[in-house]
Amino acid sequence: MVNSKLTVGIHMLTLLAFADPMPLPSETIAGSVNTNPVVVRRLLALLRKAGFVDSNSGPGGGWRLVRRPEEIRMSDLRAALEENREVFPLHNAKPNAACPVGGKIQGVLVDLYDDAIRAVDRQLAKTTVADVLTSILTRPVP
Amino acid sequence: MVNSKLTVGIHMLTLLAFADPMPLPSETIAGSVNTNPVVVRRLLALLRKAGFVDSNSGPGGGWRLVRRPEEIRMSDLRAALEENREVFPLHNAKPNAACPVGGKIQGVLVDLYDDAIRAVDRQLAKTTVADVLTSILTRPVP
DNA sequence: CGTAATCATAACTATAACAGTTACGTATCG
DNA sequence: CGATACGTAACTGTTATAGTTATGATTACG
Repeated sequence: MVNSKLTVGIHMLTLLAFADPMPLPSETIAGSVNTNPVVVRRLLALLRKAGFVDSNSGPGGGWRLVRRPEEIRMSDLRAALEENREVFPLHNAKPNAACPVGGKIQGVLVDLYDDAIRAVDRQLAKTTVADVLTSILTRPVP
Repeated sequence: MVNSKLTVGIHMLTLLAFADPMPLPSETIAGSVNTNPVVVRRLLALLRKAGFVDSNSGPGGGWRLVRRPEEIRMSDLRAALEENREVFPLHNAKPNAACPVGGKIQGVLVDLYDDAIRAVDRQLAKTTVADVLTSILTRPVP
């Protein structure tokens, strides 16, 4: 059980695109994802901060997309949901600066990891929420 | 403090390449990484299983590379160290199969994530332990 | 042989991120 | 007003990783 945020984020936005323009309450979304409404609200709050969704209180309220599904790329979601978490974390404790390797390794790793993350995001940017929804709607029942 | 395995793995193998052909005890490696010798041995045991290093007991023993640094790619290390861990995990609980989205999303995500991981590995495969060591040795002191 | 260096590994504790849950307050519709 | 829904704090549960301690097995070498 670790870090299914991207999975749940994609799931939720795909569901909202499917329901669009009807708003969905977090209870309904949680029913599809199979989790707790509070978890849904927490994650959607991050996606609202990133400008993908909005919410309304009261009867008939709930969550809806505020950007077109074709404009929401998977790389955007990754960035919005990972927040402060590093994809490839460095050392927990600063390595030994007196060691020829320990003293410089982090600088090298930062460059290496930057390139790797750019590669992921280039790939993820090729798919949008609209693409995911289309895949689902055209996919044969298994 | 989460999953610095790849960082530590790269650090250790670079150090072994630097010291090559002299074997280094886990105590020494731990001193450079700034962690505990047992942590070092645990990770190096994974890399031994993957065929990158070997170890010897007794005085003058320790760890050494058994493959040329030019032949050890960062993507190999990622694969050897992540083991069973998923880079992009799916849902914790199976999503609602009765929902049009919930019933098919995982199939779509598996494809999406496969492509993303391949993209990371393609990028990481461009760098070897030898490259990292060269970067360190030629890098100006900060 | 004995001793010191070194690995192998089990067992335990500690930490942090994430997930799940409960609870209560606020907003809004009708 | 009452029902529906969000907002969020606070707490608990779970897991992966990291760190630590301890014990046993190897091995080099005098």
